[in-house]
Amino acid sequence: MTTVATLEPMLRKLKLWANLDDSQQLALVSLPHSVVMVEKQKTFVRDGDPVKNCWLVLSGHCVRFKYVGSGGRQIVSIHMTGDLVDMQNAMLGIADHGVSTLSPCKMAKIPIEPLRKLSDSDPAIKDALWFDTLVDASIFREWVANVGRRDAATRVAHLLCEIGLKMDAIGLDAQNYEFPMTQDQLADATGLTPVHVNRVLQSLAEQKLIERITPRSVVIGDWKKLAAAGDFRPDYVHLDAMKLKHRYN
Amino acid sequence: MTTVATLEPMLRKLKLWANLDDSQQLALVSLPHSVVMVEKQKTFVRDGDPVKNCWLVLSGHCVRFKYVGSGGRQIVSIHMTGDLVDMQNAMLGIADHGVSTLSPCKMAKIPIEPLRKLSDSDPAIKDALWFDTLVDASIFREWVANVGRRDAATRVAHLLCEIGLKMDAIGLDAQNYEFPMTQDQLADATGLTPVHVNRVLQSLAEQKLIERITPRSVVIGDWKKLAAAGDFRPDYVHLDAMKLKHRYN
DNA sequence: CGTTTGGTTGACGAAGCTCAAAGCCGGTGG
DNA sequence: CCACCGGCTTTGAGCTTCGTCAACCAAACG
Repeated sequence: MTTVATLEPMLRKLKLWANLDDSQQLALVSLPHSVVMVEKQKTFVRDGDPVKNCWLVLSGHCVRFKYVGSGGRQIVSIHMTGDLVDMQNAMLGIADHGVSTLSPCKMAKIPIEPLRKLSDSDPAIKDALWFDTLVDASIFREWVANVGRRDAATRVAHLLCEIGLKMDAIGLDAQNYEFPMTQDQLADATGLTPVHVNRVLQSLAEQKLIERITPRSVVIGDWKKLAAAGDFRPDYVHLDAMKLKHRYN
Repeated sequence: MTTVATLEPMLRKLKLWANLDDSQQLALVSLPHSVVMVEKQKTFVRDGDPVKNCWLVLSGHCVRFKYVGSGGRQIVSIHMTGDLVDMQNAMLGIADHGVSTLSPCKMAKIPIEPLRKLSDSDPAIKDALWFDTLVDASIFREWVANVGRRDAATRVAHLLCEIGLKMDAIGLDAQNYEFPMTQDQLADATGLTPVHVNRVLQSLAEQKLIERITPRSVVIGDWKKLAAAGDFRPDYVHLDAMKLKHRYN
């Protein structure tokens, strides 16, 4: 292969979860695909759409969400470099939720059929993909608990921790990051209103758990304290990022 | 086989989702297992436990749940006959949530290793199991939206619809059922307090959406109205129970 | 029968929502 | 280079939904 392995970011998590040898890794990154730039705040998969592709985030941040009857929007997960979004939709054949970008995103669009064939032909690859969806499910469970049983401040702190952990896992600076979400979006992810999110962020800053140089930047002052305030225990993310654990425990 | 196929209830959903021929079905119901009676309100899998078994509900109702730091409990899913609970825990190797019975349950305890081997040896079986976990994930997403973005009455109505649909799918009378949950448990599933659940149930009864002959029995007066009140669209359960759809659409 | 478990009620309080206005900042076009 | 515009954030006042606390009740159970 002379081409750069565009799909390489996909391997990071899959390798964590299954033993993939070189040829298996090569098969994965050699999947047919096209690269698409998607502008910020753009919905590119809609609830009800038939699904023919699986999307891999190459850069930027995107979210999955559902609308409820009253018009409210609930973000159900947040994704960044290396995440396969929409494999769930893809395997089920029809989208039961939407996918939007937060920031401008570079996405790889992988047709589902070759992916399916590859996973059918190689049990280890199928295991890796299955595992990926299992971890997604684990994160959903935590989110149900987060929006169902934690108060506003804890909820927001928990989300900040999860985002920080994921950013760290892909090598971004988790201590001092330009925050990818507006307060509107934070509200949709936590089941709160934007106004209340605003007040919660101020309160977290007053407690020195985060610093806010600009409205959108988040500097995590003290990981342990923020994790404690957010009732955050990182196990459910199943990253086994040992180097991170000391921050929380 | 002279023995009764104890594990048969497992096949109902798996057959919906993958083409399993007779030999594959036989292989599944022939998995080694033991049958265990579990008394009501008993936690038999705990967060943090190493997982060596996968549990199949043969009769009764059980739930998966998580505790949060403040002591609150959040139920994240409800299960009944034919549901494989804990396969997610099992595949990930360590429980990230607990499992409890609501009513007295007859459970089949299936050691994970033979199940893993079977699914490794037969791609169609692995697909069926994968699909089962994908549908679980779809239901989790809906729950995130439910507790995050719906008001108390809508939330409770939505849950009643989901339970009714699932009961119907296994051949129980969904119109008139002895309700499997206490108001405490309903509260833990909807992210509300038991007191408020009580008032919501009364209000639903006043609106003639449900009838309450005894505190625990629920008669659904008008499916379409309850589904409308609960913002319930059954697609996310992925049962393809066509015969049920007319009730909601 | 007492005891337990779950359901019901009322009074009160608080977390979070609504609505509306104003401020801030970066981008754009004159 | 400046004025304007749109998207996002911030603030305040008032209000609603839901939670808390505490008592009482009813059926089930041993």
